[in-house]
Amino acid sequence: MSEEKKSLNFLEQIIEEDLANGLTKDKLHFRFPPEPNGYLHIGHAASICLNFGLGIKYNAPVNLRFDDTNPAKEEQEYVDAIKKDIQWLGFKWANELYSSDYFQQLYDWSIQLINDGLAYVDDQSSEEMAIQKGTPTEVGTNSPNRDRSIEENLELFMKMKNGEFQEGSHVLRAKIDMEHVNMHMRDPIMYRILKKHHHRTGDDWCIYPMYDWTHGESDYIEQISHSICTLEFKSHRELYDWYVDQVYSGDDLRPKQREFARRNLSYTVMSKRKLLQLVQEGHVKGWDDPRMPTISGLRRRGYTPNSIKKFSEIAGISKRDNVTDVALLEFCIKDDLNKTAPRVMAVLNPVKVVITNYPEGKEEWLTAENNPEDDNAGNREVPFSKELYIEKEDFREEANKKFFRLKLGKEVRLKNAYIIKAECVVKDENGEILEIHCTYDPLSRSGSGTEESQRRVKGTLHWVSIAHAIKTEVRLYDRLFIDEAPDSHKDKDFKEFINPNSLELNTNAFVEPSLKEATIGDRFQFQRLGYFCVDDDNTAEHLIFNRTVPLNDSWAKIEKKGEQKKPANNNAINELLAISGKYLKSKENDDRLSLLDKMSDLSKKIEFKNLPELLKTAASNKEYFTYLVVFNNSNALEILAKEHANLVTEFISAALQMKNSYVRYQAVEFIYINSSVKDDYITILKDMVAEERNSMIAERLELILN
RNA sequence: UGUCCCAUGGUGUAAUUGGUAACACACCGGUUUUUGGUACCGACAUUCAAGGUUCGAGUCCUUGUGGGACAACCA
Repeated sequence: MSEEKKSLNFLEQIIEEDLANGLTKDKLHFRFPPEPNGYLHIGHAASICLNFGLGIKYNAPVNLRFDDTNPAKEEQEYVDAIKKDIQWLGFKWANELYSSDYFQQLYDWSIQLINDGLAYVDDQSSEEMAIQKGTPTEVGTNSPNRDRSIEENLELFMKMKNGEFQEGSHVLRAKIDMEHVNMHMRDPIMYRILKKHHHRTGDDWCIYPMYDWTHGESDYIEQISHSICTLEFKSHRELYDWYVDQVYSGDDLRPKQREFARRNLSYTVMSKRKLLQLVQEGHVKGWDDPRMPTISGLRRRGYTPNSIKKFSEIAGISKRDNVTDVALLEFCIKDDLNKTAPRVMAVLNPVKVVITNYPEGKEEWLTAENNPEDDNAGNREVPFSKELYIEKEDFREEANKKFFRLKLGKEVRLKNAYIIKAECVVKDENGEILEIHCTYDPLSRSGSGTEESQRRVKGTLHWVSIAHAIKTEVRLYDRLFIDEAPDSHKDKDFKEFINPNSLELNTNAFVEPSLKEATIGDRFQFQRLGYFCVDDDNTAEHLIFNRTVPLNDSWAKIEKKGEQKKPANNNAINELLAISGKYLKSKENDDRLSLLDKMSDLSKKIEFKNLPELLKTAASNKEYFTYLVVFNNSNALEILAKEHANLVTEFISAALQMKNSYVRYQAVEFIYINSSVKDDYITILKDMVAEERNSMIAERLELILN
């Protein structure tokens, strides 16, 4: 029994420290505080697994608290969906609570703050207040209403509450410090007037508390020991503390807020606003579209709760920006399903096989293993007959010896059945194959134990008996975006990167008859193809499967390699990207020079056919830098400029405006080398001259412009 | 131009708090296989830079560089 010591993440370390410093274990109390204005996604899963995981680890309660202070955006539909998702993940909350439960208490405390001279009513326009607020680099100025008398504030606030004012006309503000370096401390708004129906409090209130005023106080009311949120709230912490301090009694638990980095996934977007946009504009069919990174989307796609929890665990938490490779998520679901999903046979792109020496009208029920990874999974019977479907891709009239599948004159094994040999094909007038005529070896039946059945045949194919097969619909999903980080491009809309082929509808697939009784949510491995689950749209008459994830496919890799007879291109690009990564990190001049030399050599070896695509999706400094170096050291431009002039101009313009000075330098260098294009960028260049602080770049700019 | 946060292989995280830089994914190669799946074995590859403290620095200090957050009557 070796108990492995698992390292603590930084939040667990903070908790351990607090425990060591006298906080008792029974005081630990966590919460998950979603705003019911959208569906939960895989990023929220990180927070859910973190908070509920902490609850399990320390045997501490975890509250589910809906942060429902903005009736304009929040709806009961979302509350229900969120609860369903958390339950589905397998977590149990201690209490189901709502920030709106505390509206009265919050109101009472506001009165107290007014009485203490720490809050005032302001009736300026939001524009006026925004101006007075200053900027991150300039201090703000006091509101003319800042010094109203307590009595007047009380009276105005009462009128706000009683609905005597228009929406937007008055707010209650905390009186803190308009010159504070932290903008959140510059007399933040505590209450605004919103004459909206609230999903829980109805029309009881027409003033609603703001997030900051609500969150810390709610944590305090619930005696939350550790209030864990994402990094963008870091600068709110000072205000959180200030608010809590105004009401803290001094002898009970005072909550603390700590922040961690939100989790991003490659090839998708994670902001609720953007996900909502995808739904509303019809790019996907709904919040639970299997292509969405929402919990409900992943559930419909066939992901298991365990796979999502495992993913959260492996991905870990930290305080740095991150983009986790979606391949890790896919690994987690494949790993889970490999152990649990029953294997079945399904043919997605059927071609007919006729076994010429198999008796007409005969059928046999052959034994098939349900799951070789699970000893308790048992067996089932699958029907075999003279006419079968196999995958089109599994047959070639002729092929080299790397192709282990069916080809004319060669043998292959049908999984759980016989060894067959392809004899001839029947084609239509267009040369399309209609039937493959095969013979079978009657003594080779799988599991029969005969010498023939144990013959080593390189390939094994899946199949279905035409007479017994069930026609089904299969939905094949690919990533929703073609770019690794679709929303990281400053000047481009993330929707430009939507993958037009993210859904492939197949209505002509066939599955073995054991699947007749499959019901919504059931998961299977279609052997040699991937993991599939029964979609919500499924009916008894019309079977519908979603592909959760394909199996690893080393044959696809071999084929791909064969295609790239000249591998120079991709390899060179990848190598270039790697080198420029080092270049950007290195600050040693000699290193940089030698790296640049290497890049210059490599640039000459590149083929340019992929370059337009790469330019379009360039996001990082590394990518920009690489392609610029390629331009500056090869004849790529000449070739690209003919067909992709706009693309190049757009790319260079963006590069000129990048923050990274190495990127800017290469972009300027580009214009210096190709001086004829100077005029295309003249406005940008002039702007740069005024602001450029890097002397190397400034020098070059001067050379170009004079 | 201000304040704060962050920086470890291609990606995501570790490093018992100053003591041999490790794990997983991805990629590449191989073994096994009635799934070109799984399993197993192997290879590749990492501390942003400079200076300082120290017998010893990924870890502490200083400076620089790069990335991010902050100016909603959103959360």
